[in-house]
Amino acid sequence: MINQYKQLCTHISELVHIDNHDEKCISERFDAKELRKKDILLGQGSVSNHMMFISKGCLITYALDNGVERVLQIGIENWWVNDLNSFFTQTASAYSIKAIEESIVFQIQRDELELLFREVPKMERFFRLKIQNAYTAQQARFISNVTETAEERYANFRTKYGMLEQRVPQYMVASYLGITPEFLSTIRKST
Amino acid sequence: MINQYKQLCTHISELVHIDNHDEKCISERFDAKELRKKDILLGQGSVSNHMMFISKGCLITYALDNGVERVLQIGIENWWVNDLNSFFTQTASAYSIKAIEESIVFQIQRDELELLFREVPKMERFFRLKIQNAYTAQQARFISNVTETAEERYANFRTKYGMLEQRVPQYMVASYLGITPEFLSTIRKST
DNA sequence: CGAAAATTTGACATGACTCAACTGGAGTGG
DNA sequence: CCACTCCAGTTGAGTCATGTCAAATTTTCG
Repeated sequence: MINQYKQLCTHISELVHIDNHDEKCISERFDAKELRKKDILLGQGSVSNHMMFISKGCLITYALDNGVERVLQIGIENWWVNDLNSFFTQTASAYSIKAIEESIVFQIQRDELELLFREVPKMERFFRLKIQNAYTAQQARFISNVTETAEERYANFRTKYGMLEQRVPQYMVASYLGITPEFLSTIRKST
Repeated sequence: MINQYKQLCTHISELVHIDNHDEKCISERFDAKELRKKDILLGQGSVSNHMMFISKGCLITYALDNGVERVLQIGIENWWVNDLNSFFTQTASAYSIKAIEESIVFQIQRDELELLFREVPKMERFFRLKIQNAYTAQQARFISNVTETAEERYANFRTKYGMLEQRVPQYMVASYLGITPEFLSTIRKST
């Protein structure tokens, strides 16, 4: 039987070296889950019990604020998604995560992850690096939101994530950029 | 001789359990540095070589954007400061870090930190947790910047970091909140 | 005390939002 | 396969939050 988690192992090996034994340990502890469009992977208010890796498809992380979706992250293949705070402190999630395409995610449960950390200590490092990168990216995004105008941010988004524009409805991109869909529309026209 | 790094060890022990031997390893690898007001600990464009812990005083992390300081973080006793991206990838720092009071920081060099990770693997976990918390805090701050008005953000800042207002000039608080000093001034008046 | 830095004030400008109406697909069911 | 609905996107008018600039005032500190 072939290992459907090869993709995950390849992804991990981009940051830390892992051998066959490690790959086996990793593959054993994850399981796959299929999602249809609009399926909710994690609901705001519930507790996150899994670390989730997108094998295929597209998911968004958002907070509901007075009925308005505030998109925090747009994730595609080879991205991790989660509310880390909820996951690690076992508190109510501040965000929801939902599929906007048919998707497949690989997920690992909390205690399984702890076991994996013992078996393959490099995984601890792997996640530190991942989180670190996410953190610095988030910092950069924060600064750019203060520093740049919406038009500039949209231009940057296109150069960086242009391929996403076909997959994600425009109003979600607007929300991701922190502006209203109407305003994104006028920006697009004027360009 | 007493151990001046006791404060640091106590801080670490809030997240991971460490024994006497661990404390000794930690204390040996850090060293202390005194800073006067306005001293630059890390300059934008240079490479960060240390992980830095504030033992005493107050430092700000900021990016220079067209001559304007954009304050990303305000740190006091028991906070860590750094440009993580610069530190871990050995690239030019996007931020500067400077003391705005007489301060003392405990710092550890990159390779010393790697050695410490080997000696005391829990430190890897400690930093993962730290970075994780910083990341989720940054996410929350991002959302609040999009969701809330400047007045609300200022009110939140006061309840959360009220004690900082005596130590930090108002224009830095304004920058931290992502607004102009003039506007913060009018907010303060109207409240 | 005096100079430089921080804060306040006010007039004016503008980026971005709100609301409401309109357009144009993409299903869906009869 | 048409009619209908629904949702995404567009457009425009009016408004508001926040920025800009410049001057006046207060505070800090050598």
